[in-house]
Amino acid sequence: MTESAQSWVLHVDLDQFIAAVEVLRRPELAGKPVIVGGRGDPTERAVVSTASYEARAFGVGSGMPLRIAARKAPEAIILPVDAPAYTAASDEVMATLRSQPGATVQVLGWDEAFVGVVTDDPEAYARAIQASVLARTALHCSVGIGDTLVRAKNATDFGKPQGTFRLTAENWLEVMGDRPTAALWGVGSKISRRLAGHGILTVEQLARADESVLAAEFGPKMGPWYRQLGRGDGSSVVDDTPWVARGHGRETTFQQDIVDRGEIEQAARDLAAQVLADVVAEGRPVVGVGLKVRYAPFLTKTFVHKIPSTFDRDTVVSEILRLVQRIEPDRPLRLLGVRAEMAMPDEARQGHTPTRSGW
DNA sequence: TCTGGGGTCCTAGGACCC
DNA sequence: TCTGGGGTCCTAGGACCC
Repeated sequence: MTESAQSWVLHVDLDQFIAAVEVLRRPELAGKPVIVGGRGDPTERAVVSTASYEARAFGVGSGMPLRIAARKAPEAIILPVDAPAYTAASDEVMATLRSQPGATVQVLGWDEAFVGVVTDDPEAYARAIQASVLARTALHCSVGIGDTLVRAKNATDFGKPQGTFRLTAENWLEVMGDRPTAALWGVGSKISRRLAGHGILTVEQLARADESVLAAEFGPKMGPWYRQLGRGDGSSVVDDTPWVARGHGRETTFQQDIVDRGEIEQAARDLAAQVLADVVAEGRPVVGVGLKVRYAPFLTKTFVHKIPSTFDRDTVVSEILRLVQRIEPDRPLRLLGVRAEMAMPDEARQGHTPTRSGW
């Protein structure tokens, strides 16, 4: 029973990527609960980036405050985040994917990518990817196989760890239909709650929902898009156009909330310097600045404004300091973020850059 | 239990113009 | 004096992802 060659989308996802990279360079950690987050100090304000499977058995997961994670898994080894190490490992994985015969590769993050390919046996192709990645990087990955990007992405969960799973129009509802809407890529806790307000709890209910109801609730673009997600429909095109960043931002959470004006200004200047370093490295002019503040305990405000295109650092810094003036005095500040928007190159403006709405 | 840091995209509403 | 309709740009905020 052979299938004819057709176009497939594969979603490659490294298993416990960050923890796996750490274990590779410290083999004595293999088989132990490992948690990576912040500066590796569980007394600081920080969250878990990745936990090894052994740590997950204690109920530790990504996004959890490090302090809580340490309490749940007292035996766990807690390590600081080492971004350059993960970037280097990621680059090798992506190069391996690009070297697969006939592969088009769209990178989604440090540890995942879409691979587009024409083949009559996508499972065999997926296993070849897994073998190549393992041989070259000693890292394990899972592969979702689909006839659309959304189906491939959702399939990966069923293949974890180290396996493959195929999700197509044929078995989508059978496999996903009874799952909660929040299982979908792009539906989080807030949207799933609003959907529940319309009696839509499962993927199948979303797939069959009234589009006008969704449009009224979420707008003309997002409403129909959510229903399409429920059906697993959408684009099948893996786009390998190089990513062009819209901007760069830096933010810090203060270990103690601060009030002092001078301290706040200094923090803004420090963040601005880092952002400018990123921008200068790209050689693109700044066309807007933004400030994000979080007052204790958790109220977030953002201020943005456009500026005339400029390469001048002093101009950018003074525009950022103007936004700093809008921070309420005497209110404890927990987080400060600075962002610079860059001019987009012409070809990106033409719509070649992959966007979420393009799915 | 107490919530990081890096991003992207969408929507609402106001200002402004014709 | 009171007022339509369409369009664009900008800002603030919300939501999502890894």
